[in-house]
Amino acid sequence: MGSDIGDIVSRESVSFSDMQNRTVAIDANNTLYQFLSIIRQPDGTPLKDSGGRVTSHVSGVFYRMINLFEEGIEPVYVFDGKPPQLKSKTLDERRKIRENSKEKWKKAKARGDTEEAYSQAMRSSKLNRDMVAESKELLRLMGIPCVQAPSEAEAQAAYIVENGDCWASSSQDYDSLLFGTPILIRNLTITGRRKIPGKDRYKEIKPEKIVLEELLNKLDLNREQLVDLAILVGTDFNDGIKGIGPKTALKLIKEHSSGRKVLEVKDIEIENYSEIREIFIEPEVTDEYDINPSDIEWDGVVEFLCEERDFSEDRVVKGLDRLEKAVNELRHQTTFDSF
DNA sequence: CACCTCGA
DNA sequence: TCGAGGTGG
Repeated sequence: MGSDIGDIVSRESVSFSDMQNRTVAIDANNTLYQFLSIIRQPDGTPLKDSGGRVTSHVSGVFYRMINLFEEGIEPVYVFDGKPPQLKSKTLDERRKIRENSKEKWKKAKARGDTEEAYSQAMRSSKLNRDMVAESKELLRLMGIPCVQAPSEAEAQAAYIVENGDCWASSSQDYDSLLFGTPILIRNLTITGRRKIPGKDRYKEIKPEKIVLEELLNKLDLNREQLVDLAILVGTDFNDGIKGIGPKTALKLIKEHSSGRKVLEVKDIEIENYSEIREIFIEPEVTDEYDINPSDIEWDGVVEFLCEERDFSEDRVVKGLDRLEKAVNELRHQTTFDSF
């Protein structure tokens, strides 16, 4: 997923108080996919309503949004548009992996290997159109603004942050930095624990912040050079060069000052090099976005979750109580501050 | 993922 | 009171 430059990106952990009263542009498809793959039964079966429709993503959106509001964070969801043509190979590969994992999941489940079943089920998850539409509907009912990107959501989110309309963008991938987001937040989760697959241990997951300018200063690169570096290592739009990881790529870029020069000296060719660079440096984005929250349709949320998706009314009402309190406090503070 | 329960 | 483990849909 995305480009593999994590090794050279210095992260600092960020507390929720640092994010209070701030707007965050969330990479919607990335987040929904995360929910879909993680919110499962121990054997890998996703949550489903009585009609057999998967509801893991819906559950994830509902609870995560309440928690963010309670932390004083205003979310904006940014959805992917049409993927660039150059991504089709990556998307094809992902589809093959999913199909393969689906088989492995069935087999593991059949022989009672729960651990393996869960991990294969995660890999086999596919976010489909209906799931995206359902999530948008719930977000709309919860008053959360949704932005439709013309192409890559991370590019649009970066643009929104650059324009000063959001404080930071949030995604698990580092690509947002290549698209130029001034601030990237990773692991925007509350319960900071994730099971290590195959082991009986848990890993602490904490939100982390990456400031693009600080990163570039530290690496002593400009943004174009960072993009060049990522392309050498590999992105969603090209395979990396064998034997070149982020550290070697960093050294090479510094030595030769540009990716093109590195390719020239090393006599390597990367197909569609200019086009890939352009995707990151001049991404396709739109100015037609609205990040203003709308009124929460309380009854609509209950109807959507309880009547249509079999959520327990108890839980939903409890959640909405928390949401109401959190939103009142957040909006009250905002009004207070503006005087 | 986040919530809830139950046992130490 | 806390945290591991089960459940939600």
